[in-house]
Amino acid sequence: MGKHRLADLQLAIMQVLWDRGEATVGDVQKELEPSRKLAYTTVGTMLARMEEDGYVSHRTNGRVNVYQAILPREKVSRSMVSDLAQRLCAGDITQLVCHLLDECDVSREELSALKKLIRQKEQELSDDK
Amino acid sequence: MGKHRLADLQLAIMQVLWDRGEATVGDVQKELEPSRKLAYTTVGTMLARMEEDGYVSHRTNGRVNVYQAILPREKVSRSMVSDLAQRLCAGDITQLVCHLLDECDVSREELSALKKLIRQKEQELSDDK
DNA sequence: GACAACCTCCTACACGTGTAGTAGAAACGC
DNA sequence: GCGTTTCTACTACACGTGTAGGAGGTTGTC
Repeated sequence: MGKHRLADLQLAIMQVLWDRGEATVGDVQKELEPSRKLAYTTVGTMLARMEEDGYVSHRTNGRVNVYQAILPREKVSRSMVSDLAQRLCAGDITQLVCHLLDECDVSREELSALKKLIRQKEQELSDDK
Repeated sequence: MGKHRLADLQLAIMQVLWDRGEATVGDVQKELEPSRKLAYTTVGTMLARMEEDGYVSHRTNGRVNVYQAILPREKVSRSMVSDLAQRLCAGDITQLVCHLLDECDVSREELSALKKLIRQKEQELSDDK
């Protein structure tokens, strides 16, 4: 259970990589453009740092660096969610979901999906033990 | 919907204040002791900064400062959870809960509680509309 | 072949955070 | 009354993050 606590921009960049599989600096910059106006070099700097930290790797295609995520999305998501649960309500998941449901307004469909999810989990519990 | 993104230590300190209502620097330090060994002054510095930022306020009791949270716990919790939901899975709550259930191992009781919560939400949806 | 476009790499800098030392005042112990 | 403790306030510093500029190389265009 490594703690993968990615910073804001880092996470945003990872999202792009996860979505695309691979991406160049330009790709990332363009994809982030709508929400954040960043200089080309800013994205480049970030990717370089993230490579140092072992979050991404790159291969060279001609003179262009093509980056790829190393950390799996699932791992990061899970780790960040459970980390927040810890810090926010001492791991009390019920409370966390409660906040979630209160803050974002959930649709009826999402509620159904959630119910299904819980039923699944209950099933798993029965099977394991 | 102000963004209240508290840093790690700040959040930990807020927890103490929320739990106790009021606390001195010493109180906070002692309470944090088990998990983090911090110098007395470290906690003091943090509280001072948090006061500047408007997260907490203090009254003076003799020569001792007694601090109190200004931000309400609920507001911060909700804002941080929904913030993460945004950044992590574009607000897809179902997915977030999914990660949560996968990572932390939930008990049967928690699952029941969750189901109840969802039923409640469904009720609310019916009422409002 | 010269100029513009484009890319990487290195450097820089401000700001927040975590961490704590020191100075100076107040209070306590005897 | 004087040393010891105990607070607060101020200062300091390293590290991560967000942000970007400049140098220098490659490529594509006319």
